Amino acid sequence: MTTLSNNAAQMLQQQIIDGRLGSGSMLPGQRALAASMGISRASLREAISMLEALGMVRSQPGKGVIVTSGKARPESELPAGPASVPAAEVFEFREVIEPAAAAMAAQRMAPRDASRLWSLHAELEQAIAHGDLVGASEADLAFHLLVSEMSGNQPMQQAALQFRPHLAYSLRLPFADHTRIGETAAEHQRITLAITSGNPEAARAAMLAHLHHSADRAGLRADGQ
Amino acid sequence: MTTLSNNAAQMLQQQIIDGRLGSGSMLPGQRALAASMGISRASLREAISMLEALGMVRSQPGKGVIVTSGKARPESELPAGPASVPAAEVFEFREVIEPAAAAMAAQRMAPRDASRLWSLHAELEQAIAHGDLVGASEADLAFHLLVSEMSGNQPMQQAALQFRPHLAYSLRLPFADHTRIGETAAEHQRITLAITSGNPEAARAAMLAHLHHSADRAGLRADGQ
DNA sequence: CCTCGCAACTGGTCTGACCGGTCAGATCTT
DNA sequence: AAGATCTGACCGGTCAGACCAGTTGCGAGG
Repeated sequence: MTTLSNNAAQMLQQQIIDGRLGSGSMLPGQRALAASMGISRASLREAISMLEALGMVRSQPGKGVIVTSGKARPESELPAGPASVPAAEVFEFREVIEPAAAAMAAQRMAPRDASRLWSLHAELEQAIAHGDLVGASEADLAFHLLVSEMSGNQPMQQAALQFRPHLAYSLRLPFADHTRIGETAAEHQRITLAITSGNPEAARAAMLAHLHHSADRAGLRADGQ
Repeated sequence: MTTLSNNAAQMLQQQIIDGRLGSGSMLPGQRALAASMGISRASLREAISMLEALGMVRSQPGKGVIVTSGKARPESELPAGPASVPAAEVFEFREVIEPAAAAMAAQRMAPRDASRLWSLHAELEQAIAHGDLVGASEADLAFHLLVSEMSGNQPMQQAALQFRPHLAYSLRLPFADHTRIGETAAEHQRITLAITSGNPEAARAAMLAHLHHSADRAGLRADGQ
C-alpha cells in the first residue's frame, strides 16, 4: 500500500540517510514543507510521526523538527590511503570478524559456493607457482571477500566491502617475505576444507590461525603474542 | 515530551502488549476510538502512524486497522530504510563485533572515558524514569557507539558508524515492550562496570548477554536460534 | 544600555468535510 | 427459490482552515 503520508515518510527518510538532511539540521516548517511536497499538512504530520517513532527525527513545539540520526559525515570517511590505519589495528579487527564469518559460512554452506572457494584457491596456487605476486594478492583478497559473502550476513559483507582497501593493503604485507608465500596457500586450503566440510569451529580456528600467521609474516608479531 | 498522540500511541501499545488487543484483532473504527479516548481523529491517526512505523499495526483502507503482532516486527513494507536488513542478521553481526569491542575497551580503559560511560548510563536511566523512550534509545545508541570508540580500533569504530542506522533501528525494537525497559539499564550498568574495572572477559560476557537479552526483548529469540 | 512586550514564527490539536474502497443486506432478475 | 445486482453504512485517506501554546527576535520605551 502506497499512501501519501507513507510515501512522504520514505522520501524524508531517504534524504536523511543520504545526508541531504544532516543530523542536527532542522526541517523546513511543516506548512512550507507540506506545500513544497504537494500534500496537506495533516498527511505530512503523519509522515513525521512515523519518522519520530523510528527515532530519526524529533519535533519540539515552538521550535521545529530536528533530525536526530543519519550519516553525520557525508564524506571524509576514507580520505587518506589504506595505510592511514595502522596495520596492527587492521589485523586486530580482522581477527574479530573473519573467524566469525568463516564459521557462519561453514554453517550455511551451499554446494555451489564450494566450487567458487576451491577455484579461488587454485587461482592463488597457480599465481604463486608463476611468481605472480599481484595475481596472488588479488586471489587472496577475492578469497576473503567470498568468505564474508558466504557468511550470509549482510552487515558482515558490507563491513568487508567497506573495509576492502585496508584489507587489500594488509593482504599485501605478508607477501613481502617471498620465502614464505607458500604458507598462505596451505592455510587457505585448510580454511576451505573446514568450510566446505561444514565444520564451523574448525573454520573459525583455521581462519584465526591464518590471520595470526599472516600478521607474523607481515612482521607484526615479533613479541610472540 | 508527552503529546496527546504520543500518549495515545503508548496506551494502544500497552493494550496490544497486554493482550487486550490480540494479534489479528481489529481496532475499533477511528472515529469511535478517537471519541472513546477523548481525542480528535487527527491525533489518533498520528498515533496509529507511529504504531504502523513500528510494525505493530497495519491499516487497510476500506476495512480497518489490524493488530499484526504483540511484538514489534520489521516485516512491514513501509519503513524500507534501516529495516532493509533483517533484524536477526543485525543482531548476529552485533554479537560478533560488540563483545570484542567491549573487551578491547576494558583493556584500554582511560580514566576520562569512565565518566563518559557512566554519564551516558545515567542519561539512560533518567530517560527511562521520565518515560522518554526517544531519549532512552538515543542514550542507548550513544552508549554502544562510545564502546566502539573506546575499543581504540579505528576499523571497529568505522564499522559501527557505517552501521549506525541499522544499529539505531535494532536498538529501538526492544523498547516496544516497555514493561522491560528497566532491564536495558541494568545490563548497561553491568557492561559499564566490567569495562571501567578493566576486566576484558567480563566486559565481553556482559555485552554478549546484553545482546542476547535485547534480541529476546525484540522477539527474535523465540525460535531458539 | 537594558528591559519589556508585541509580532511573527514554530509545532499540537481540533473540526468538518469529501473521496474511494469494502461488505453485508436488501432488491431485482432469471 | 437461486442467483446477480444495487444500495447504503462503514472503513481509512486526505484535505483546508482554524485556534492554541510555546519560542524567538526585534523594536519601543524606560
